[in-house]
Amino acid sequence: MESDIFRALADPTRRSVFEKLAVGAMNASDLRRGIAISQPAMSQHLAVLRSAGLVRERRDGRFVNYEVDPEGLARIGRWLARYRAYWPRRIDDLKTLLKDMDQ
Amino acid sequence: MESDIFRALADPTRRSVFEKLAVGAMNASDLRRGIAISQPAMSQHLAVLRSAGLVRERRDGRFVNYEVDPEGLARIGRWLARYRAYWPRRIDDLKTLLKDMDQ
DNA sequence: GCGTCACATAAGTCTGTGCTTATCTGTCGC
DNA sequence: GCGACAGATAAGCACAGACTTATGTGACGC
Repeated sequence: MESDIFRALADPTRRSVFEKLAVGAMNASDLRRGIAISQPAMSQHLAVLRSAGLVRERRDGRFVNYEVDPEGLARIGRWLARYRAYWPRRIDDLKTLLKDMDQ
Repeated sequence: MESDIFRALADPTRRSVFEKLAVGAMNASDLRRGIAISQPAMSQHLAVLRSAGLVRERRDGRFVNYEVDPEGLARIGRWLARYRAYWPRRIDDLKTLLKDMDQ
């Protein structure tokens, strides 16, 4: 089910974390910089993103580097592709995206 | 914010309602057929989907026909397009990625 | 070994949300 | 008008989830 993915993305804090990770891999402490959020809260958010398949971790000593997991985005893309009949055709970005998903 | 869209899709009942509407427009009573759900619950789900921009209504006498709103899907598409860099271009690439994750 | 750092987990609290039953609004056939 | 129907709204309840503080786990420098 896609519940876990959509539920993970429903939280604005988690979306902003994901956005940061899309720029480049980071550890949990770096992700907290600039946001007023406790360490356990961040850890819990990352756990939700990870179990949704949107993010994956790469251990590095006592640090844990997080990065975007393309499979999570692919799952959303596959879900979206089911409703391609309703896509507005004039938006070029979406057309390109569709072409990628076809392959 | 995309919170309302993702939150709306996080519920499996609402996703199945949306899926039904993707096949064709229906009124609330038709949507209830085959699902064990009360009339107010369905009405509330439709309100959530509508305020998220995923569905729109077309009044027809005492019936209300619901249909997929393409703008909702477009919003998801635009969000997804921001992370195009992480999209696996081909299924083969996706397979390799998955294998890499296994180490 | 020992203290410190990076992060995860536990337990409790508070808010949000999905359900229920009951009731209201508006439209139809007669 | 009146009863029946389609649907929305109200109020209450139970559970999920996002946060907190406190503690646990494992890796590092000395």
